[in-house]
Amino acid sequence: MSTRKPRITHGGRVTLTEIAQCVGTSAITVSRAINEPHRVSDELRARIESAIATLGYLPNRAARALASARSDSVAVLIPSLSNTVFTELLEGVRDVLHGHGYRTLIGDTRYSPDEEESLIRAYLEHSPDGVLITGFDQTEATKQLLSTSRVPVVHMMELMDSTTYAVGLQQYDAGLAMTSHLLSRGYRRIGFLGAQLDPRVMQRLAGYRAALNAANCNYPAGEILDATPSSIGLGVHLLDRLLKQAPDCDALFCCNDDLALGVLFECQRRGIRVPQQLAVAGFNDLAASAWVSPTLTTIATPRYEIGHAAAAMLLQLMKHELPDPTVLDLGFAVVVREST
Amino acid sequence: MSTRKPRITHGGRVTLTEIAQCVGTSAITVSRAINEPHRVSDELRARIESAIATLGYLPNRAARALASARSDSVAVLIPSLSNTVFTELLEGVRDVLHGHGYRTLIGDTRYSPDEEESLIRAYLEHSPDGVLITGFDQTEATKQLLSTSRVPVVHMMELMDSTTYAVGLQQYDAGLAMTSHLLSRGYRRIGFLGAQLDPRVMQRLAGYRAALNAANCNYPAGEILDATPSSIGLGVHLLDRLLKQAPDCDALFCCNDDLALGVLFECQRRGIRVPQQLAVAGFNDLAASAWVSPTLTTIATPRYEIGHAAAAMLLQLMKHELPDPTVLDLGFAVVVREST
DNA sequence: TTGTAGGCGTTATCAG
DNA sequence: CTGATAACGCCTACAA
Repeated sequence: MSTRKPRITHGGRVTLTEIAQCVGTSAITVSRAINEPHRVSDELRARIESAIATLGYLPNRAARALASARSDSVAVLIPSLSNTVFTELLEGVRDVLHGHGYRTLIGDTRYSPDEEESLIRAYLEHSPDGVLITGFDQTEATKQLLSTSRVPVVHMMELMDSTTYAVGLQQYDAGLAMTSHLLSRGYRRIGFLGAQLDPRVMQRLAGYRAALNAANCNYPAGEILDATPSSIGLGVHLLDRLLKQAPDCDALFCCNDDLALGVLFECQRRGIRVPQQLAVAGFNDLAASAWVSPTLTTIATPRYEIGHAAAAMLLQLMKHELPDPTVLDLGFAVVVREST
Repeated sequence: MSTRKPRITHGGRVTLTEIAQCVGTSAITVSRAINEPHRVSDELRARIESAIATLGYLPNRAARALASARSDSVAVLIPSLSNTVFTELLEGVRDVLHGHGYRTLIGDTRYSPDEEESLIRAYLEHSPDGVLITGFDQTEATKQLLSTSRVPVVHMMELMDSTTYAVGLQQYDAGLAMTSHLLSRGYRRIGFLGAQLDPRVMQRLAGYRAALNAANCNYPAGEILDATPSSIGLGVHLLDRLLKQAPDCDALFCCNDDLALGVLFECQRRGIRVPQQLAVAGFNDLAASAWVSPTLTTIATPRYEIGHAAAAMLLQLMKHELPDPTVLDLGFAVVVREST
């Protein structure tokens, strides 16, 4: 005969069964009162709810996930937490998903596909109902993991062919548009400052090159590329490199506003007049860009909206509906200000 | 007799039992090979690991959490994701906890104790092994939830008496120190710009008032308080209000660098010379502050280190060790630059 | 070093 | 509308 004492592992937490005993009903009925209130009589439901409140019952998500094979959670992977571009993305995601009862498992990859793979592996153990991921530069193993798990996945920020779900903008087009703007202003020796060198930066660079090429204004000396993470301080440093390498440069397209702000601050320090001596353009339209002196010409990107729409698309996929369109281009805007 | 067909809910995922069958051993041995490799013979472990790799097994966290009553996850609550002060905190937390096998459940409260309560409730359902939370302005219900659940909790950013665990700095002292710096520079009509008005801002304000009072320099006309979330644009706006309300103000202590940057930009636009006509000081030492012209005098706060140390303290508590000290003051530094 | 038995808290299934 | 039963995948306890 068994003399084992039952394990008590739930840390003293009240369980469904205890609520049931307290009310004089069964666990499954309490479960229904919580998840499908309309299927339980008003009288019983009222007593259950009061017991839940007085006993301080909290559902156990692990048990629920195990029994139902749904976790009500979505994994969201972004390259960096310390870049407001991506935290705004997260806010759009959160505003949609929280309203539908999902939790977000946030992971930042530090711009590393290997780190991303490790995070995906870790988060798949939680059986997320969906995955939101930034860009398309996943490792083969990551792609394999995602497809094997059959989790619906929506990519953010960039766009690809219609074999994947994505919400974003054409980074290449945006790079091209900004360069065209500078050309239309009459600048001809247009440099490019690139940091981090993630895929989106490289696409902007390609757009920049294409625009210059089409205008017969190739200017290779004006390209400064540095894989270091972007920052204002790096912008200061790269401007120094540029001025040595291409002193006749008359306009500078920075791959993002952080670099551009650093450039503006350093120009001010060195007494370089912007835009008269050097025009400066950025990318992303961060909060500071509209207020700095001179105000910064940049590309406005709809980060919040991208997160919002990507979450909405994922919501459809999780309901086994087919989103239409499957690839959503939310565009960008060239915001012309004083610096060009 | 029962003719029920077994449920297949795991989404086709390989299970521990299937690995065991494949290798010709039992599930528990496979479990050991994963969690306590040294307790399984080399030969068997090798075969198990190879089976895991070829079958692409991923542990089911829900099942593990349910059976072991540990979730290997820590809930981390911050007021805002779009404020780099808190994302740097998160990076410190992450660097410690990930190395110890914990996942972080990140939640942003939007500076609302009610939202915080709702997040705590939601995250407690996941049975986190620990909680990191910002500040001490929790609702009574939040405190109740946390104490009932017996989860170890470490507070970040602020300090309190030794009845709670905390890592942070004395916000009051920092506000006082900056104001003393301005007084020592000879400024006598020192204003204060406050936004958001969260507890930390109010503590800085109290320090500011105490310093002025001690120097017989009370200057109520110079206080502008606005509960709107902080931003550069708000700094621009509040400077306008200040100049109307207290035109003789000679120095301005902004509750954070965002406001201060807005003030600097607007001063530049209006041709107000800083610091000759108006000295400007901020708080937090954000990335831009060292590069803007003039460079910004501010209080440097060790966010990353706070996150790091708070996570380390929580780690101890989760191991049922008593941290020493239980309240860790990581201090601050007055960073004097050109703007004062 | 390996295995057996049973339970963790919840929900799906089927029955009343 | 309510309930009995089993199952989800894994781990603790105990045994061999």
